[in-house]
Amino acid sequence: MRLATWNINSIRAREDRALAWLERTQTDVLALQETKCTDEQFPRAAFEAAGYQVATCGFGQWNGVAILSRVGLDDVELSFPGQPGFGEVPAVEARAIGASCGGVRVWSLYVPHGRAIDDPHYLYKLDWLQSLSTEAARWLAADATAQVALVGDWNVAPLDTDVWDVAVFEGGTHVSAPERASFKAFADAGYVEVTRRHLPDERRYTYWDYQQLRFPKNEGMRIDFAYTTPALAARVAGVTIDRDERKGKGASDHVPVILDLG
DNA sequence: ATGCCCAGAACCTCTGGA
Repeated sequence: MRLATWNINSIRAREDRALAWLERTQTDVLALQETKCTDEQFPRAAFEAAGYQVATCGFGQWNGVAILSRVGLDDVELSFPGQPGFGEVPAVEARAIGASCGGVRVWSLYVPHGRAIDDPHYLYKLDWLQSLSTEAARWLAADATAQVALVGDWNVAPLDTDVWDVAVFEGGTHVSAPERASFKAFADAGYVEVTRRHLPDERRYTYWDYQQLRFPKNEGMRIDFAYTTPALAARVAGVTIDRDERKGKGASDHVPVILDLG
């Protein structure tokens, strides 16, 4: 089974690109982030015509996550239990969707950006990650053989080498110690980040800013990851970061990350 | 060429992204 995650940066702007990519890569399950549309606006018919079941979670123009599957799509959850909200009257955002696809519990995750260290969104980001790792630990404690994949845009660069120039990010989000600790908590809970296990090389990025020739100069960030339970990690035969998908007009600023499961 | 921000909403300039 081929399982992939992709921050698409608007599914409506990239519908054709996504359909062509699914056809080319023969991906069975695709977790999407930043669909940037409501459930009603999601172009679901086109993906259904291509043979995929579609589950979406979109509340407006911001965020938005979805799962496409041609190997079954059951027991959809539109947030994880205990998912924090943002605001004075906390509102849960469209940042997590879970579904069972081909025997795997897939979570498509769009971790809050954080904006700046002194911004309320930063504490929200830490709370969000800590709540998710606590919940994920429970899933594994309840079933040591669980097949769970937590995939998406984590908005954390765990290593200094995960950004093209760490000096540029000094004092900002994505590289701070609390963010990195919140990311590592998933490993402490027993999950395995399988993309780095299979692709340990430096300068192997998943995101490049649209500005300042970042992609041609390979000045990017590695912020899209896949934490899996040990039972699922053992099935991962290979990982691909589809760098070519960043090329050309109309690309997302993130590329797909593919897991091939045996 | 891998090429010098993009998307959405609103209404032209703003917010958010990272």
